Amino acid sequence: MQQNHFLQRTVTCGELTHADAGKEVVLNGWVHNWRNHGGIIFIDLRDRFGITQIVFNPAISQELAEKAAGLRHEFVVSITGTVILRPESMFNPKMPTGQIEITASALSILNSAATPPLHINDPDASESEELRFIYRYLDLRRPVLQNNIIFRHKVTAEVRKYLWTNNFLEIETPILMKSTPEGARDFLVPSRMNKGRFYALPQSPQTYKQILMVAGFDRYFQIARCFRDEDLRADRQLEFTQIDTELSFITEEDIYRVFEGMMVELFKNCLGISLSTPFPKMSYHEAFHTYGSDKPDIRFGLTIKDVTSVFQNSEFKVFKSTIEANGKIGAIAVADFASCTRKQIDNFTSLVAKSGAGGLVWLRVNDTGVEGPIQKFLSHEEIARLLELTETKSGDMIFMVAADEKVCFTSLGQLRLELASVRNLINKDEFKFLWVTDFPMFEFSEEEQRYVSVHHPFTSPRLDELDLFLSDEYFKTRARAYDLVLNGFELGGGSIRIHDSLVQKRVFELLGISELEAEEKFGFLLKALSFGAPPHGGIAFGLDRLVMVMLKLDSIRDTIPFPKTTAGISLMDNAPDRVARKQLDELGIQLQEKYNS
RNA sequence: GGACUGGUAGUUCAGUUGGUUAGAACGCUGGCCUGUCAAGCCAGAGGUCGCGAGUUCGAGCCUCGUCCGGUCCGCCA
Repeated sequence: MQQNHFLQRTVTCGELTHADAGKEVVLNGWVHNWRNHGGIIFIDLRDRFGITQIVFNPAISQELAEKAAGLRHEFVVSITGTVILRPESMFNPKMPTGQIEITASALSILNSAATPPLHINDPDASESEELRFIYRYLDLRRPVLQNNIIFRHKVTAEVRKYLWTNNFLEIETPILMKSTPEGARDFLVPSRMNKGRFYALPQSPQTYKQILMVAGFDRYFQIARCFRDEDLRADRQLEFTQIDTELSFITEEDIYRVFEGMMVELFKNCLGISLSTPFPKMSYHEAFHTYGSDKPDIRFGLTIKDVTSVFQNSEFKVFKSTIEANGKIGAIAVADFASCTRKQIDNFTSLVAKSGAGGLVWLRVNDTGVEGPIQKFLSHEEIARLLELTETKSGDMIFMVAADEKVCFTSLGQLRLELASVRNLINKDEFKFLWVTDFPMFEFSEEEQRYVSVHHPFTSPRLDELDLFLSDEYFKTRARAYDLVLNGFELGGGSIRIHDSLVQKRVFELLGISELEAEEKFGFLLKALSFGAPPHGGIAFGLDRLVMVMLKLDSIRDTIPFPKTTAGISLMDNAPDRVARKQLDELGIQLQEKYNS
């Protein structure tokens, strides 16, 4: 039976130092580890604040030592004792509290614990994520994971502090909202009172925050939960948290300044790192053609060179047919990598194949020119120009992909990341921010056979391209959109919005959304924009991902207390789950036969 | 929807060419041990080899299916 009354702690397990020697204290916590020497017994007592060593000495109390001998991992105890300065030879330099220990005078066991299925006290333990999810409450006891969650709290607190002091109002928006076309698949919530109708969970509070600007709140932010019913990844969960913002009477420059300032504060106060501003900017076009990505990692070089022009009259069939089909040939040069093995090349080849490339051409640079399987198809002039464009020297390695433009650069972009990791070119202690700007407004969707928004349909076209926007070549228009990229991760993105209902209508029209549908789905926004909407824009940052990058973690699951598996399942509580027939009846919902078992 | 990868003791893993009783470490239980901090020493318990078929005299190992974890592609305005 549990005890109703216990001695409450006077101090935590992380705060005692040599200055506290001699004090009488009470500590509450978990048995992190125990060491029984037959006589003397040591207990490492843990709470969120740290670990303190407790000593039970039979010379002081035989009875107490016998009781302590029964303590096991993860028992919950209350311990009374005296803070003792350890002799210097017994200091533990690995522990912040390693100069002191507690000589116990009383012990009360508040709760026992079953043998834990995880090695909570082993920082190097590597239980499967499956097991860690099932016993998430135990996993979360680990100092490492606990620090991630505490760090996330700090980031959130610093974000609030910064935005509050910069005139932002923290405002909540609905979780139950209207389903809108465009973008990710919505999570739907059936309405009992309005059978046959559904709410959607927000993919982002986009329309609400714009309407808050129309309403005159000027600057808004929200630590907002967002939901997207799409497949998961190491850096994507079904629900995630955005630092969502919107500002009135601003331009891109204000966004850059305000949020560079936010990052400076976050990195200073959470990591003790000072960032220098302004962050560099790069157009989407440059990012794509030199890094093969819209979120380039600029901590290292290995840039992609467009070498199509070199092979304009090539005898090599693959290059010739690619150029005839209006494709591109891109190259990456790797310094001093002529030692590259056949096996590595095979790996690189299958890597670019994943992005759709038909093959990977490679050439070793030597004193007389190049060597490789396709060298015999290349003229002296082509080789000379290639070496010049790629700025290579003897001992270097050149990789090339010939394909349509998108495949060519994206596959080389993937290869670039792999090469950086193989060649160990990434300084993991570096944080390199980058604004990517000048995204196109539209891109053609093969699947839907129409143009779709690159960012979202509320993004303003560039003012200097309004003529283009209104012309037949509207699809070439660039958007007033921007992404903040850090070390190859998209931390956030946003845009200056359309605040003119006529421009907004034109976008819907170009996206193939009929006037009727636009009215039905977005009529409320169009109407709002017609009542004197201020120029406005905003940006949203992925909090989970930000924390992940700041802590150099491999997955956002380690920044989230209760994440879901790649199948979208919460293993601890088994959500989603079947529901009672009665619940479905109340909603007017019937399952398809095959899902009834 | 697809590709790859993993699933063996409570946990992390090993398990040869298909062959006797499936091993190790940590944890757990018991014993010894008065200064450890990954304590040490001795002993013991602990297995539906994810699940289901199949091949075979014989399957942890081979084949097929299936479930689960993970990585990636598609998807993610």
